[in-house]
Amino acid sequence: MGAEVPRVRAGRPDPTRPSVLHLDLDAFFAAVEQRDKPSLRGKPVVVGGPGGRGVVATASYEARVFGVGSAMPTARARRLCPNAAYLAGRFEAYRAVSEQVMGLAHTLSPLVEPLSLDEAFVDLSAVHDDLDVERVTGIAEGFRAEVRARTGLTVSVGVGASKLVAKIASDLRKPDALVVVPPQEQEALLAPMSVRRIPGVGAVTGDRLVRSGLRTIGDLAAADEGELVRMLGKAHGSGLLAFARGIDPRPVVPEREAKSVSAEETFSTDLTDRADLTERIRRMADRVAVRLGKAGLSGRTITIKVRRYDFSTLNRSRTLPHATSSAKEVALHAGELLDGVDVADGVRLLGVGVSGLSEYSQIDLLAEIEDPLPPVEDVEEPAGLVEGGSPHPYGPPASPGWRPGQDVVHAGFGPGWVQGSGVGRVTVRFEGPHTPPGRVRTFRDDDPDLTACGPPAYLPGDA
DNA sequence: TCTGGGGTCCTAGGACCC
DNA sequence: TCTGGGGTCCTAGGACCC
Repeated sequence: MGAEVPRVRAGRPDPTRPSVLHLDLDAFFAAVEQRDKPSLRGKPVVVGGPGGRGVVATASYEARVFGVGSAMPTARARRLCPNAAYLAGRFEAYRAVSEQVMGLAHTLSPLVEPLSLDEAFVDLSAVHDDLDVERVTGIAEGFRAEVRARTGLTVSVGVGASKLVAKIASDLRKPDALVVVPPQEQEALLAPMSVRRIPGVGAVTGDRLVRSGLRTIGDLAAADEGELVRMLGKAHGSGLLAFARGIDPRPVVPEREAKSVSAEETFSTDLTDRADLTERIRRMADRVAVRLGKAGLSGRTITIKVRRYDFSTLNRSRTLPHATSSAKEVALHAGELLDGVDVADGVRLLGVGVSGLSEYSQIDLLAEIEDPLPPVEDVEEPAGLVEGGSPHPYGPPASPGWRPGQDVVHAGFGPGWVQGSGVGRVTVRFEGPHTPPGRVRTFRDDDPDLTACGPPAYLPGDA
């Protein structure tokens, strides 16, 4: 713990030194669940949308054996692995662990660029100028041990001379692995790999390349630039060629500014009622406005997204002469945009977004003063919008609404988590990160002794 | 098998201006 | 009277990422 202030040198990585580190927490959401729920350790766990239209966010390695993977419809996962625990996800808990890990990354270097809750790049050259494979291996192993000790989770790490190589490397021997790629071995490592390993080459681009006879990164490196640009466009074509040749000058950039804020929802069944859709738009506009407000941002462009019954998706947008973060104003424009869309055949998903962001403007502050009250529409909850006779037309009911995996506490039995619910009952397993696997008990789903709570504390050194 | 929710970046065409 | 090129802004769509 030296007292010297580290010298920060942001910029393009030195292609001759392994100075870029990519960290990737293993099966992150599922791993946090197994950590906090002892009865699930060593068992298949699937985190994702549990409903009929949900998809898998993360599957534990035990579930992957059955063929369950990310982005797969949950319905299919259930067929492949009926005995897995299917959990809705606890983002509050994931966010807390993520912040902890990003904090540990900051002890390596101030140049940390998070990509998501479970991934980040770190530029080590900001604090070390004599990096070689040996030194960087020590640094990375120290970091991995620290993450495990403090959070109980394993993290895979890749190190290379660029973001591209670091990212590919971290994926190579997952889980719980460190892969350091010496710059002079980089070309030989990349050449035989599938083009699909390159971040940015997805299903469509991958197929296009393979159909042109470009199967490996080596094939791509030898390709003609003009041909690639014709096939994939200017930016993508020349960018991929550079990547394939090991050229990636992208710097590690901490603190990137948000470009848009949005909310969207897929309905459990398609909606056709315009008044109903307008009400949903209003609620999503509220959520977006709250998040804009918290971030001190406002934006000029309002966008709606409509996914139809057949999964075709369209966007409609409108740019205002001024920036706004007012829920009312966002809802107004979003509603007018929706008026121009045919919804008769059924809407599967609806979304509202704001882009063209800037720091909170004076106009918004004035608007806030003139109109400080929450939307008046709350007063006139129209009875005519109730669908299917449900008393809760606009979302899950407030009181039962137990979600699988949710943290709860019972007045008599203490802390636990919801294992399942339905037909007026809720099943709770009473255990926590530092207890042995716990017992299950069933309650009425409106039992006043049972309340939702925040994630359990994880105490380092106890695992 | 039937496809979430939150984003980023790129492309292309048309309007408009100089 | 008819032809131009460049730049910027806006809208729409699409690929991709975790």
